[in-house]
Amino acid sequence: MQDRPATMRERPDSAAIRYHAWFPAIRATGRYPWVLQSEQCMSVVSVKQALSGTLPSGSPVSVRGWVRTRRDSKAGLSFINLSDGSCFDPIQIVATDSLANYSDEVQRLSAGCSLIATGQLVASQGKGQGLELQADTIEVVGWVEDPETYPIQPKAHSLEFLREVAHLRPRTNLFGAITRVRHTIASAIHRYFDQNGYCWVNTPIITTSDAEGAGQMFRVSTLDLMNLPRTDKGSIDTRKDFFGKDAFLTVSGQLNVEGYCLALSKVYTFGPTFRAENSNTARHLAEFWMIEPEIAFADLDENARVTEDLLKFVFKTVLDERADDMAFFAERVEKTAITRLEGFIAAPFERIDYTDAVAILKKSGKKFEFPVEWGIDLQTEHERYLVEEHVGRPVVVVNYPEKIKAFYMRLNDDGRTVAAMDVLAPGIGEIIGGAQREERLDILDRRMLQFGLDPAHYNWYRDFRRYGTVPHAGFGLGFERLVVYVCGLANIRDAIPYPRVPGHAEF
RNA sequence: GCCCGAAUAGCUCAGCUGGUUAGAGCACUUGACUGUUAAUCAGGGGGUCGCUGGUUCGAGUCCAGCUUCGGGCGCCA
Repeated sequence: MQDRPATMRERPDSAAIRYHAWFPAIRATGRYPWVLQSEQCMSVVSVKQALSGTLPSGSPVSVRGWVRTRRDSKAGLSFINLSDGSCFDPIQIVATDSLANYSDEVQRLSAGCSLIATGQLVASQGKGQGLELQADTIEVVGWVEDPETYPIQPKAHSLEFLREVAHLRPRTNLFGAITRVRHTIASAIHRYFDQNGYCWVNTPIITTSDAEGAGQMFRVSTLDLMNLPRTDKGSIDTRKDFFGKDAFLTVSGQLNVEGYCLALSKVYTFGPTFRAENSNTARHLAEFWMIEPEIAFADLDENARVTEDLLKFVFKTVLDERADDMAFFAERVEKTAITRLEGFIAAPFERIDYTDAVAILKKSGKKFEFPVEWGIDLQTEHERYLVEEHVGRPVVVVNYPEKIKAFYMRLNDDGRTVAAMDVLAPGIGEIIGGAQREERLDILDRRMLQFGLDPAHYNWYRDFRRYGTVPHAGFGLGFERLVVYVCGLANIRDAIPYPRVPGHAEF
C-alpha cells in the first residue's frame, strides 16, 4: 500500500470512486496499481506455479516467501530454499555475487527471512529439483531479528515444542501440510454437500437453549463480575444480562438446523462448537469445528449410507489434490497415511447392531477394564476391539439402548433401543455420532421428561413435530478428528491452528 | 476429575549404582572448501541441570512438595 500513486492519496473520496478512477489502468495491466513495485514490473507467481512446469523455460518471474535454508559457495554462489506455502516443496533460488546486495544482505539471510526474488525460471543444474530461479534481484522484505533464537530451525522439532509456538509453527513442513490438507478436507465437505443438493445453514454461535443437555457450556455474558445484579432472592439476575436470560456458546447446531431441514430437506452446518468439559485427552478440544447434516425423510440406514459416501468422497479428494502433502505424512508422520485412506475407500462399512456388538465383545475372551453388559455405553477399549481386532475396517454401530442416548433420538419399535449410530474408525475411534430423530410429539415429550428436561423450554423445537413433522436423520462429524485421521496425527491439538483446551487459550 | 511418566544450551538429546571444571548434534559465529540439497570440514561463544525445601563431607543424579509438559482413562465429536 505504501507505493500507492500520489493521485490516490490526493483523492480522499469513496472507495467506489477511487476504484473507477483506476479502472482503465487495472483493465490494461491486469493488476491493481497499489501493489508492491516488484509485482508491477515482473510477473509474480506462487512457488506452486513456478514449480508446476507450465511456465516456459527462461520465464521472467518473481516469487515471494520465507527462507527455509541458505547454502553458500565461496565461489560466489548461494542457494536459497524459499517457501510460500502454496505447495509442499520450496523453490531453490540461485543467487550469485553479481547481485548488488550479495555480501551485505543475501549472505546474511537465515531461516524465516522474507524476500521477493526476481529472475528467470530455468532447469536446475543440480540434482534435487527440476526447476530453479536464477535471481536477478533479491529484495529482502523482513529480517529475522535474532537468528539464534528463531524457534523454527531447519531440523526436527518436537510437537510439544511447536505447540508452544503455535503462531510460528505453520512455517514448518508439517504444519504447512496439515493446514493445506485441512483446507482441502473442508473444501471437499462443502463440495460433497453442494453436489448432492444440500444447503449450508449457519446456525447460531450464541444460544439460549441448553441444547440436548450435552455437556458443560461456556457462558456468554456482559454482566460486571465485580458488581452482579441480584434478584430479590439474592440470586444473579440474568434478566439484566445482554440477552435478558442465560446465554451460552453453542455445543451443537443440530436442534437449530432441524428447523431448516424441515423446509429445505437437505441441509448441513459447518462451524465452530464449544464444550466447557474438563477433557484432557488427545481427542478433545474446548473449541472445535463440527459438520452436522440433517436429511428430511431419511431413516437411520440412509443416514449411515451418507456418512460412508461423504467420508469416502473426502478421502478420495485429499488423495487426488494433496498428493505431495500426503506423501510427506506417509514418510514422516504415519507410514500407512495413504494406504489407510485407500483401504478405507475400497472397503464397505461394516454394520453391527449394538446388541450384536455386546455379544461379540462378550464372546471375545478379552479382559476389559469395564465389563460388557447390555445397556452400557461402549467404552474406548470396546470400540477399539470391535474396529481394530474384530472387523479391521470402519464400523457403524446402530440401535443403542434408549437410556444412554439423547432425548431427540427416535425410539425403535422394541421400546428399549433408539435409532442411534456411531461410526468407528481404526486408529481414532468414534468419528461420527448420529441418529434418526424422534418425529412423534407424544414420544418426544415422554423422553424429555424421562431425561429431566422441561418440554416447555423446547416449545420451538416441539413445533417441528406439531407442524408437518416428517421422519428425518442426521449426524455430527468432528472436523478436527477427521483431520487427525487423514494426516495420521496422534494429537488433535495439532489438527487446529490455535488449540483451545482446559487451561490454555494462548495466542 | 483420576492414574502413570518426564523436565539438562535457542532446538533434539546423552550424562551409569551421588564424586573435580556438565557433553554431543543442529542453530549462531569465524575460517576453509564446494552447483549446493536439513551441504561438508576446522575453531569459537552459549547452561542458576523447571522451582522450593530436605538427606549428604559432596546432589544434574536420592527424597518431598509445587509448576509445566506428555501418555492413559472418564465425559464426547
